[in-house]
Amino acid sequence: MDNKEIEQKLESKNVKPTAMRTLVYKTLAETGKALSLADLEQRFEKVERSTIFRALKTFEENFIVHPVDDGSGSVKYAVCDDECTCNIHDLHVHFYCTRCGRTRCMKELPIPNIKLPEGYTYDNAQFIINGVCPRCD
Amino acid sequence: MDNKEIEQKLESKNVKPTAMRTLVYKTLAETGKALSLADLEQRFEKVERSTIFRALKTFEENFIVHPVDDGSGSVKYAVCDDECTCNIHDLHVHFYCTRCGRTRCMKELPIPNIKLPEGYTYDNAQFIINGVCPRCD
DNA sequence: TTAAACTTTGCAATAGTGTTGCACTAACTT
DNA sequence: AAGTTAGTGCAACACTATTGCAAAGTTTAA
Ligand SMILES: [Mn+2]
Ligand SMILES: [Mn+2]
Ligand SMILES: [Zn+2]
Ligand SMILES: [Zn+2]
Repeated sequence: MDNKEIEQKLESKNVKPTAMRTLVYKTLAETGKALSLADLEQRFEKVERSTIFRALKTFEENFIVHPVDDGSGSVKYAVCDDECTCNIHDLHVHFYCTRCGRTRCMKELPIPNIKLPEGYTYDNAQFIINGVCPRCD
Repeated sequence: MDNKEIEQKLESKNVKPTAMRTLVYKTLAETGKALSLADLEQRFEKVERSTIFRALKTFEENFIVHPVDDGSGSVKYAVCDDECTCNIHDLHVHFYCTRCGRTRCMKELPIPNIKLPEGYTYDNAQFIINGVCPRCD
């Protein structure tokens, strides 16, 4: 995915494509995994934590990435599909490998529909499966 | 649940029932909700964070409580059922109310069985539903 | 084209959670 | 009772997340 495409992508979501944002997005898109702030920070050494943090927040607010709290202690972020609005219909299972610490979107596994007891409303959900991934097995 | 019962309960799980442990267990059992270290800390003012922390870890190792990471920023703990061994068969959905911040075990909702792609193994899972609870609605 | 207005970035500070070493005390063993 | 083991309190620390503020960059509009 080249920079032009990324810039168009960000613009289509009403986010101005600055150099930093393009870099952060590119990294997330290319690794194809969910990455934490710390993961990103160490991939490009000289960029400020807070700048990356703010890029991620901006992306999150505009449905460019979605957060994954895999229980590892830091929230990770993964790129959303084009039409994603981060609502119930876009939710999918995430897999956390307890050996390598990698977290993967299982887009092929939508979160199953659960019938809640009377009186509860359902806005959002996280379904994390912990186990060992094929690479580590 | 009186202290005698709690002491027997802890002993049956091979944990020596000290005063602090009994207090922590009692609080978790009586509130019937998942509570964080900070929640517990402020319920009894003069007990050390680290003591509660260690009580919870001991409980967790001995299947007396299970952790719930509801994405609120701090892990919460809830009492296990008697026969629980915290394996796949004991897993259930947790509900996090985004209004009041309360987290509840939905023991009546077991985590649905998911068929993972080839090569993945399944050890454990967390399924958190976010929404509004009946009390806050 | 230049000044004002607005946005983004870097840096430093801060809050909160989780965790550990160490010394002290309580409990248990012989 | 003396020795050994387990539990507690305190202080320190690591790490994640978050924010205020000033400097730098970008956009707008005169
Ligand atoms: Mn995902
Ligand atoms: Mn539970
Ligand atoms: Zn792995
Ligand atoms: Zn509520």
